[in-house]
Amino acid sequence: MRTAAKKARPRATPLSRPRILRAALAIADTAGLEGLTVRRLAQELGVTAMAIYRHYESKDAIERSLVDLVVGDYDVTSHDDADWREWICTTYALMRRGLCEHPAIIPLLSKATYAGSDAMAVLERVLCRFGEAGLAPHVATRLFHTLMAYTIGSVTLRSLESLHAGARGPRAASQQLRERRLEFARGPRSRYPRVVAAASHLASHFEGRHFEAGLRAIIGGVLAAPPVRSGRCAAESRISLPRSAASMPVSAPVACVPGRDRSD
Amino acid sequence: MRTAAKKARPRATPLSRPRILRAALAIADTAGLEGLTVRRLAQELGVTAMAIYRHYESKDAIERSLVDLVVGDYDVTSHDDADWREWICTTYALMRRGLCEHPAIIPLLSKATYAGSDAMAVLERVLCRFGEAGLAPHVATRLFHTLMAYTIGSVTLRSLESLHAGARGPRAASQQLRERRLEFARGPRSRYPRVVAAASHLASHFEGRHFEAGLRAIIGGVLAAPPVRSGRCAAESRISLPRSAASMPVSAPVACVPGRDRSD
DNA sequence: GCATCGAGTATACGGTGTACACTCCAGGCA
DNA sequence: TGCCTGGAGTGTACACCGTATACTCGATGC
Repeated sequence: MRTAAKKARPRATPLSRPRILRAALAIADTAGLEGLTVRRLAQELGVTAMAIYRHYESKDAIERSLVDLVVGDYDVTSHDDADWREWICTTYALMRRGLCEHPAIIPLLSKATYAGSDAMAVLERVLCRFGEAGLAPHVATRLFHTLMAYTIGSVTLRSLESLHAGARGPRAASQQLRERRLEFARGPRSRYPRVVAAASHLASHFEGRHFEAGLRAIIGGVLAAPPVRSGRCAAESRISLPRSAASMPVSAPVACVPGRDRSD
Repeated sequence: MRTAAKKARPRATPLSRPRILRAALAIADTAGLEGLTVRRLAQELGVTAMAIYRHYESKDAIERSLVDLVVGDYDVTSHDDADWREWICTTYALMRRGLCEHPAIIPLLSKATYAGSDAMAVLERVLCRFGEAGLAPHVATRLFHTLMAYTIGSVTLRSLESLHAGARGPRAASQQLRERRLEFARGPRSRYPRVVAAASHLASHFEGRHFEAGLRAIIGGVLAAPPVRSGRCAAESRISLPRSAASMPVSAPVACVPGRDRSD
């Protein structure tokens, strides 16, 4: 069986960017981002590692395209005529859904490198829509930023939801990780009962419509908010903060994860 | 000079978790997360790579502690008597500041593994404060989630702000990356003028007080929002989405980053 | 029939996290 | 004072990573 990929090049299904990308996404979905390896990707495609570099200049380029694939590629033009708030909610809900289905690519969002044309096109359409709705540019920018941040942060936080005791799902959850979660969540000895309760509640009740409700709340809040006063910056100027991080030396011993259990 | 660290163990400044952590943060700040290497960390500390494993069981454990250090360690008890909204704003502003000062650790936030005790303590205090303010538990959870998501997303999005043409700063911005940014932003040939304008505006005008204004807008919006109706999930159910990602095959060729410029 | 070209291969290199066995040195105790 | 012990730090080794370089084919144009 499997006459493919040894010496004779069978050319059955030639390599291509979409094929590589699809395989890469599948690997990232099942094995996480650190499981996504050029060699493994090649193996999955029945090909040598270097063959991939015929189509992508680097692994980084593949990851960039992954972001684009997940964040950028869906069709929201089909209800352009809906109320603009609904359109916005739908767009962000789709973005959230894509990220929730492929959580492995979330860490990539924070890299400036990863702004592909597809993702950009979606953002451009959102801003365009704000303009059509008559929002002043600076209000549109503010709303854009707030909704975008909420969406990205919301999917980032899903890792927190899995904190609660009943967290399940084989999504790269090693036994060790599961034990750490349980240590936080289990029973009355948890030092963070409210966090655990909130995580549990979010995990079991936070679905699409809660996210959309959050979007609507933010839209309402931002549109109702007074313009930002220049001048004093309330919070940051009020407290003289003794940050222990950064450039100043760490004075107190840093409390670390629960304890060194290295048996040897 | 430098009699240290060859054969004779000078024991001048013995290794310790805080010392390792501080060095690791410094490396991450200057060289990015991918520049943070056990070997480089050891070198910076004048020590062998394996010496570090006496104090941390793995590199992952170090990264976890880094998150804790940046996100968890600041003192907000000094104004516990302030209005609760102000307290909340200050707390989140400090969190944001820490993350902005050490953007390298942002990708770590989306890993479920990385919930250390210090970070947890801060979250617990926030939820506690919500309770004291008389918020119903489900409202508190919702507000907590929204503010948290906004904060994390806001720092994640800072990479987008650097999109605009004038982006500077040597923060691991390679020449290649800078060129890619310029390609997006420069002049009228940009295909995404609104995104570039918004990024530019955010980069030059979005400071602490705008972030805090966003926090206040969100608090207002969430508190004023109607309870989430169960039943129909508006956006997601309204559209039959032809996602090209995920399990279905990629039909159309995926538009990728601007062009294959592999000269050979 | 032959040159060309491009997709895929083979090999190699430097760098990564970390397992394992070791070498010291400080301290307790005779 | 001298020995013993345990832990901090070293040295070496391994499997794996991304990718540069040089190659080998098979299809294609003349």
